[in-house]
Amino acid sequence: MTGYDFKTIEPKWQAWWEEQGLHRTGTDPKRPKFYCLDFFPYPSGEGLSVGHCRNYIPTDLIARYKRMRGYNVLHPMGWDAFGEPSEAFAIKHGIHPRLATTRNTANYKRQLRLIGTSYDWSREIDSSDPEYYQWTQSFFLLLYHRGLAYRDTNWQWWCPQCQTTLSNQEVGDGVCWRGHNTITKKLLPAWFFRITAYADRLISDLDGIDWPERITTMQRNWVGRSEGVEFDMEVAGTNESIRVFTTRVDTVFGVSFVVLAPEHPLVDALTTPEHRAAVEAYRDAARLQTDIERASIEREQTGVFTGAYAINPVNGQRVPLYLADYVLMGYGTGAIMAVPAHDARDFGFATRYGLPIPVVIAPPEWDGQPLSEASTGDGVLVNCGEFSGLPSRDGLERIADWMEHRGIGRRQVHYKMRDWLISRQRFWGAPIPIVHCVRCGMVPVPEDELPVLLPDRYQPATTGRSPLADIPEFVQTTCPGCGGPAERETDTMGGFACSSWYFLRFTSPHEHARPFDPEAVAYWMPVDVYVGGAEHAVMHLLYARFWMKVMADAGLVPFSEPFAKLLNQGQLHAPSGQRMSKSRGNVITPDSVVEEYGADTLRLYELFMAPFDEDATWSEEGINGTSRFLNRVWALVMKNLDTQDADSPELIRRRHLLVKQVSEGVEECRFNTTISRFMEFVNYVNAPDGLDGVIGRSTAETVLILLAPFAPHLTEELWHALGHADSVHQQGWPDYDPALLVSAEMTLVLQVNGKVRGQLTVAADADEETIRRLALEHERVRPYLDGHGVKRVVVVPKKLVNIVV
RNA sequence: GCGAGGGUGGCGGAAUUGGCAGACGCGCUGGACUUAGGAUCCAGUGGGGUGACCCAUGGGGGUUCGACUCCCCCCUCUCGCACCA
Repeated sequence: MTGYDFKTIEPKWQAWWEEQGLHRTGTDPKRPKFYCLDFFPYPSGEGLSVGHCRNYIPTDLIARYKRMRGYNVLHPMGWDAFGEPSEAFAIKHGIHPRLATTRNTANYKRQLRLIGTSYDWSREIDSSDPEYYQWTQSFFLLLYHRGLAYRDTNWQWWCPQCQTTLSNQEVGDGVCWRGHNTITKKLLPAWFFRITAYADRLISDLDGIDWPERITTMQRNWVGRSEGVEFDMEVAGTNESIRVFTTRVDTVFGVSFVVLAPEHPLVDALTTPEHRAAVEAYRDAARLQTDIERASIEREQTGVFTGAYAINPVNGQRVPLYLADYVLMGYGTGAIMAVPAHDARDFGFATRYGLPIPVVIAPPEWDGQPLSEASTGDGVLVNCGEFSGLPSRDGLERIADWMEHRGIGRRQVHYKMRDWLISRQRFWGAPIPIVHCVRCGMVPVPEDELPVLLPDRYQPATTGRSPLADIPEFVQTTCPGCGGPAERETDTMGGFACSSWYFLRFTSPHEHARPFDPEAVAYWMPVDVYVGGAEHAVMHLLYARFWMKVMADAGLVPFSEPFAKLLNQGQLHAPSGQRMSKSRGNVITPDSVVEEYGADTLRLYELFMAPFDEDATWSEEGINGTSRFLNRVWALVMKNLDTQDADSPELIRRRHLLVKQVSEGVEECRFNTTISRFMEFVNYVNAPDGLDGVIGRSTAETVLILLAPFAPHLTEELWHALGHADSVHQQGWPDYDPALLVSAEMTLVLQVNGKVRGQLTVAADADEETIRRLALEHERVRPYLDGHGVKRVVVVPKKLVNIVV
């Protein structure tokens, strides 16, 4: 393998940059700031794959580019170091999770350096460091004191493989967010953050940020705001009533039964003795079902009659009360009014159990016959008393007004989103700073007693409770309120708490007495470009936004949206097309690629293989192209170390064009086509019947400066080979002269009836009449005109001439 | 089912406001240099005829002098969400 000696030059310049402190960042109010951030990585034991690099290479390129553009750039890196895999590893090997974490972060850092990233390592942070999690605990208290953290006993999703509880948001399709599919439910006390209190702002503030539409759409859907009417239905013969929520109050006259979720708290009280056995059997069966089964839309609706009847308050009608698992306790009020004529699920249920299906919204062209399926669209109200005859949209508002006026019901908003379950029954997380006192109850740990430190001793859990519960020296404490004996909360916080504020810590990572320096936060925040995978579209990005709004409300930060611009890189698949994973044995590491091709080739290939935001597949052969290109750049510059400046006007024009293309390409994250532009330029220069690889010094320097953010080591070596003692990365970004981009001639395409027949080269300033004349006289065009009258000649400036005959 | 984004050579992918389809790269073919080549360089490379012509951007219509691009219908792939009342 011939070519430049990347094995020598890459480590050499990495060490030099470090020594020079080239990437250190300080606050500098005189310069415009630019905060370029990666998603907070969890340092797994497997280390980085080339797939992860698809995140870190583009952000590094952007950071380097912005520095050369004169920005004061903050480009930090740190570790989301708490988490289940480190704890699992610790259990397996009987060591403290700290050891696994330290080893893993060191490996990540080594790999990130290996690929030539320009992080300011003086700002490195670690969420499992007490210096850090002290403040995570402090923000827990902030939420607690603002009424946004609370403890509740509830049925929790439980993943036996992770040995931990999961929030609703971490459970999808009956599968936990790490992919385990054996989750069940457990009744446990747990801590929650009241993110639902910010539901509306989490939706409305999306309008002010520059994020991919698919992500904002997912967040809107996740919050799932829906407006409707809530009202109570009395249960006949009892003092109880059932509260229901509907978004279609226009159909309220069509209620033919009422359905409770199996978990509804009033089930026991309402069920009549003769139905009790059936109801309990149904309820037990529903609980045992997995979410997948219960959520399947293919399935028929099932249910069981309670023996009780509810009264429809709008017309006094008595309707039967059922239990059915298609109604969820977690949404709305856990009870619905069922209108089979106008809801597909209610229709299925009514059909199965022989319940009436009265039509109250006449669909357009309805013939008065019974419906064969639910009619869920608009129509005209019928059989609705005084409201009959109204269009359903109007009817909805009028009935809602009427119910509010009469005190029957009221307008209400519900959200799909649930509060954020923060408790984990795990060791390796930030302890929740609460003390349980027999006398005082739950008492928050005072700020000045933080951090609540994790014990140095680690032992695996024996009970399914947090391992901390088995460590007496951790548990036993005194009550901050009364000084009496008390026990510490043993739940720790899930990792999403740590990642909800880390970007603030980077602005001033060495503060001891406070989480961050407010001036540094004011200077650096918000993050200007935030890059990471789309898989965090909902959880992390929603939680972090929530925390910033809370902090903004508390006056701690002067903004409420932390990430001004968000970008999602595409996934990188293994050559087989599958996802890269250790279990498939198809992981390609940056280590092996750097060993064979060097870091600059790896960087360039990852940028070149596909558009930044689209999925791509690693190709063992494809990388040869970028490797060859860099070798050509090397040879080109080395060949011209002593060439005098004698660039032709055309070369100068192309150089200016390259500056324009690269500048715009980087600004718009079109890295793959930008690299093509470099290749075209080098091909032009190397053409054997053209310049044959001879360029002047200023051209060589310009190319190196432009290429520096892409291939930082190679360009630095060549920059020094040209005799410079400073760094290529400290050069200013070149400008281009738009006047020089224009060439003296232009080539137009000649078409006859829209088909290409020839080309015409004319002076760039030729007028339309001249062009028209030359086109009609053109030897390749004339044969097509013979015997036909020219109907029309379309002249498009600088593009083409189309002759219609 | 709903929402979003895609379908262009053997492959990855290019094509400002509609204006030479296939830039750039991989691979492949032939050649040069070589003891050797998985190195490097040169030439070629959508398909068909193999003349100067025709056909081609998932399929079918439409608008236009001109459509990968705009409009309508259909097929298909990927990713989200999904008994949400």
